[in-house]
Formats: sequence, structure tokens, C-alpha cells
Amino acid sequence: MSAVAGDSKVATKQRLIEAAEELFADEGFDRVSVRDITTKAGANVAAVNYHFGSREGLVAIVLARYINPVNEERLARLDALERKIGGKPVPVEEVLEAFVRPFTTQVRRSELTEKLFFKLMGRMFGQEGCNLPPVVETVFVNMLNRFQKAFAKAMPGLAADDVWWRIHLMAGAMIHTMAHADTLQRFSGGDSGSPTLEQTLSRFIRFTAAGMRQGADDPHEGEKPRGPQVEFPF
Amino acid sequence: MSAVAGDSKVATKQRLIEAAEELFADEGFDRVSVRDITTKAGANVAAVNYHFGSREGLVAIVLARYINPVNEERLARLDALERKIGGKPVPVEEVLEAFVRPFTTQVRRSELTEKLFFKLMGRMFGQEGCNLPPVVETVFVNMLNRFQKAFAKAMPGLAADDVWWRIHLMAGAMIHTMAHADTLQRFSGGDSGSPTLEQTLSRFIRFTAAGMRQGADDPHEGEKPRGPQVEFPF
DNA sequence: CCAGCTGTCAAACGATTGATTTAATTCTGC
DNA sequence: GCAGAATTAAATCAATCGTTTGACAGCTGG
Repeated sequence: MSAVAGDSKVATKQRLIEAAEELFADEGFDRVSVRDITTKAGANVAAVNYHFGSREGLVAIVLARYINPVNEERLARLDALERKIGGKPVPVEEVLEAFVRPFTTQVRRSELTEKLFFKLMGRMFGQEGCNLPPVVETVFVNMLNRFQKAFAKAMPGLAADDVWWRIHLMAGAMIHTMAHADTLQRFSGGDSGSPTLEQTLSRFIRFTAAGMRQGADDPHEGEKPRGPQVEFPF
Repeated sequence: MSAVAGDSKVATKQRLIEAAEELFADEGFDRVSVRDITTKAGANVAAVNYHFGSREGLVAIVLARYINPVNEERLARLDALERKIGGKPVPVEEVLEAFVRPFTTQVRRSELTEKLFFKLMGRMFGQEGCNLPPVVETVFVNMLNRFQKAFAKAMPGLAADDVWWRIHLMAGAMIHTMAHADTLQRFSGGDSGSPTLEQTLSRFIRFTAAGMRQGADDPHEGEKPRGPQVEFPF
């Protein structure tokens, strides 16, 4: 029945993790019960509590399994870029590349489909992004601060809060694109095509790079707030 | 205890809806039980089933209550813009304004805080964005197709799939920003400031406008895929 | 005045949840 | 081949879930 169950050679613990990842990916963390997981893994109901102490323990492991490597690879890539370029600012596109490329690295470490992996990542950073285990959160915050500095350096003259907000918008585009790629296909009636992973990455980097450094070469553009251009009868 | 419970003059049905909205907003649709809602509304457990037939019925009503007005106001605003400008393409910024401005209109129709309202909207379009009631989905798809055409007209020469993907990235930035504004505050250590709603809207429009029309004034920029600039030891 | 409807109530329903235990079994490493 | 770890089926636990029931109060229209 399941793609995971039946591989009795693989250790139960591993099968449980993989089954949980798949279920979490396409149903969300909340809608999946311990019994769903153990059934899909072809294991006993007690297995989750035996191996992970509790359902929460399994969730924590699934969360940490990829988020930490992704964040650490992000930092390593940013380090490499800065080391390579010396003291000069790293171009926005390359910082963005360091930010998203780790996903394509880590998807190969997993047993999941590309599609499912990105869905899982999207759910993690989106939905469950608030209840991260402390170890994961520490690395996460460090990573964010390092990238904030890198972006600020790449866009001199931009206020710190502006940089943070652009990072937030950028991250939102990334998370939503990862988690709901299929939604686009459904809503566009197939007109969104079937791009490769690399094409999608390219689209993301170009879109967000333009957004990040917007106004940089147009210094007269200040915080001019935009009112509604068309008055509306409400 | 609750801001909603106790207003015994307000009809129970209304109190249930408002309590549900608040709870759904800051806990998500899945984590809220019928008893949570009725308790907060100061009503009996059976009230939800009496007034809405089921929990699902209440969810559907909450979903339709704002999504439909928002989408219809979007369409009306886009209509107004196109009528005003004649046959010429509407500038990207103004299309974007028509896309997000309705939220600021509808937030005043609700009993919710700005913060809670946007959180609820974010959750709707994000998490629950797949199981929309059919009536809501119809309007939604119509709206999306109209905006796709408007964006395509504003950015001539851009392929249809590119337009769809940029809309997807733009919508992601919007949804994530709405749903997780507090997350930014926490992760930035307060360095993201306390912008007004109008400032945030301005930031969003400028960010996504740059992303949407990126490459438009730079015609030599094609689909050149970006490989990793720095080889990495994984 | 009372029949009829609506809203509300406490109480209980059956189902499912995560967790735990027991005891028997299988696997694995030394 | 033995010891210990891993895994199993089965049963149980308290808690919570969405839903249902039947009774009761308040009101309205005739």
C-alpha cells in the first residue's frame, strides 16, 4: 500500500521518519496521527513512542533533520562567497543563491521526491516556523542575522528595518512557492508550464533580486507612501 | 476572559463567528476545537452544530466571509483602473495596489484587530487555500485570470508562464507577510521597526513591482539559468 | 390560552487521539 | 548459542474530538 512500508530491511526507526516526512509533507503536521505514521511505515503503534519517546519527539527530529543542514550550508556558502570576494559586498544575486541553493543540495540527501521535499520545507518554515526546537532556532537566528548583514552590505544606504522587511518578503515568496507549487498549476489551468527546478530557482532569484535592490539605483525614491490611486465606493 | 463572550445582546451565531475568526487567526484552522470556539463565545457546545450544521459549516462561512468580498473588490478596482486609463496597459504598481488594497478596506468591516485580520487572511490563502468552497473558488479563479491578463498587458513580451510564476512569487510574499508579521519582529530582534499599515503596503508594492517587471527594460536578459557560483563540498 | 417554533442548555454518545503496558517473539552481535 | 536489543500484537488508559439527544425556557401568532 505504501511506498515505504514493506522495506523490512530498513530499520523501523528510519522507516518511521520517512513515513512521517511524507505524511507531514502533504497533509500538514497537525492532520497526521501516530497511527497514520506507523501504519504507513508498516510498524507497530508503539514504535513511535519506543523510538522517539513521543509524537512530539518524532516531529522534532523531522524538523531538525533538514532545517539545520540547510541553514548551516547557507552560512557556509555565504562564508565562501565573502572569503572569495574579499572585503567587497557580495552581489545580491549571489547572496540569494546562497540562501536557496542548499535546498537543492539537501533534497538529494532525502528519500523524498523533489515535490514532496519542497512541500515539507515550505510547511516547516511556514506553518510550524514558530515552534522550532531551541537548537534549530539558534542556528536559524544566527543565519538570518548573517544574511541581513550581507544584504545590508550589498545595498548600502538602505536602513536596517528596510533590509529586514525585504528579507521577509523574499522569504515569503520562497516559502509559498515551495509549499504550494501545485496550487499554481491548478489555478493557472496549466498555463504556468512545467519548469525544471533550475528554472524555478532562476525565476525566484531574479524576481527577489529586483525586489531586494529596488530603489538602490534610484536614490531619490524615499519612503513616499502610496495612497489609493482610485477612490473606491466603500 | 474573552473579548467576545459575555456580549449577550449580540446574537449567538454572530459571537460564534467572531470567536472562531479570532481563534483560527492565531492558532490555525486545525488546532481549534468546537469547544474552544463555543467556550470563547460563551455559548453551548451544541451551538455550532445548531447554527452551522457542523464544524465544517462554520469554517466555510468564515472562509467565505472575507475572501469573496476581497476578491470582488479586487476585480472592481481593476475594472475601475482599466476603465479610467482606456485601452492602455495599467502600470504594474496600480495593478498591485488593486490586488492588496481591498484588505485594508475589508479589515474595517470586521470586528478583528488589524493584526488578527491579516493573520487570518494569511492562513486562509496559505494553509487552507486548497479546500475552498466551490463558490469562493470560482470567484478566486476568475479574479486570478483577470489579474494575469492585466499583468501580462503591463509587461508586454513576457511569456504567460513567466507572468503566472511572478504572480505566484508576489502572492507568496503577500501571504507570508500577512500571516507571519510577528515572526519577523521576533527573528529580527525588534530591528524591523513598527511600520504603519500604509508603510508595509508601500514596501510590499515597491518590492513586488520591481520583481514583476524585472528584465522588462533589459531585453537581453533571457531564461539564462544560474548555476552555483561557488562549488560546494557536498 | 396554548400550540408551535426558535434558541439554548446539560448530558451523553461513539469515535479517535497519544500514550503506556504486558508478554511473546524475532533479530543481532559477540 | 546466548544475551540483549528490537519488534510485535493486543489491551488499556484518560483525554479529547465532533455530534446528537431530549428537555426546557422564551417568545409569537392565532
